[in-house]
Amino acid sequence: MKIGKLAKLTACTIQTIRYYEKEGLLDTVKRSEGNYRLYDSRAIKQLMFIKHCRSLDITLSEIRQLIEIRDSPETTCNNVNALVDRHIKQVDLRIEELKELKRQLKILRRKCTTGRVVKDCGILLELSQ
Amino acid sequence: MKIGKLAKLTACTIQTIRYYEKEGLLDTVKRSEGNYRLYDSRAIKQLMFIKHCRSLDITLSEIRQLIEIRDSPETTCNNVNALVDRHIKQVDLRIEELKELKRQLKILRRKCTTGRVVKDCGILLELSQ
DNA sequence: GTTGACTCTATAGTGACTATAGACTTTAAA
DNA sequence: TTTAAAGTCTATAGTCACTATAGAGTCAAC
Ligand SMILES: [Zn+2]
Ligand SMILES: [Zn+2]
Ligand SMILES: [Zn+2]
Ligand SMILES: [Zn+2]
Repeated sequence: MKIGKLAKLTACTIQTIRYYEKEGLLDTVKRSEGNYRLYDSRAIKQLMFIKHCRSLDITLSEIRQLIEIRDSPETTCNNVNALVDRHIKQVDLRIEELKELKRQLKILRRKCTTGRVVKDCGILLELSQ
Repeated sequence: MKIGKLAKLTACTIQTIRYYEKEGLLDTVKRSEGNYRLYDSRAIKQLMFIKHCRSLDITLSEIRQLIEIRDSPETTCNNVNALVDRHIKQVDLRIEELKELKRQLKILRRKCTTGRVVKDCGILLELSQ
């Protein structure tokens, strides 16, 4: 299978696949005579793993760690749990930050009522302080 | 006042100040004989305006728009309101996305209990599907 | 044999900074 | 007065996870 088919099967772009290879997340595969990458089902699995992680906003660096962990099948998976826990905490923190941000923006929004003129605008006034 | 003092007064880094100038958000100021930038209170105001906007996650491009609007003091400020409204909507959307992400991560987390071994780890198993 | 679809590498761009390198200027102490 | 330290200058590269080109090569069908 060439890169175009892999891209369609996994709903990744071709550039992204090549990027993951360059970043060491996908194994390098053998090439055809014309230097085309040739993939098999193993590549599909690897790529879907990455996609699944990315859909959960797990960074490429974290994915690299997960791959490394996965390749030591006899060790405990405590560090997997730790990674996911850390990730959940970060998401939670970001949600709280954004909630506060929204609160601030709503306060700002209330400073102006429609139809005013720029020089009297409460929003611009507030932002200038 | 030289750039170092402005940086301290506004709690910006020197690089960021120069970056904002390069991006056209801060006026270019006159220089000393030794080519040092010389600022006055006007620069403090401009910089605090930018900082205030940035603390609300308003992009540099949006700040440029706000500056442009502010410089036409007799027009209506409807577009200021529109910009803030748009911004609030985006933040809201992002919060919802992150909440869903957190939900997914928690489901994932439950797939594993501590003390297991990598090859039986429910999290890695789930991510591989 | 030529068109068109596909793939290759290498490079630059995104946003909002941050971090250097290497040179110059100014201020303070010895 | 010399010299060391601190401050500033420009230019350039790095961050993250892609995305988008340019220009060249490969392959299949007509
Ligand atoms: Zn994470
Ligand atoms: Zn207004
Ligand atoms: Zn916005
Ligand atoms: Zn586990």
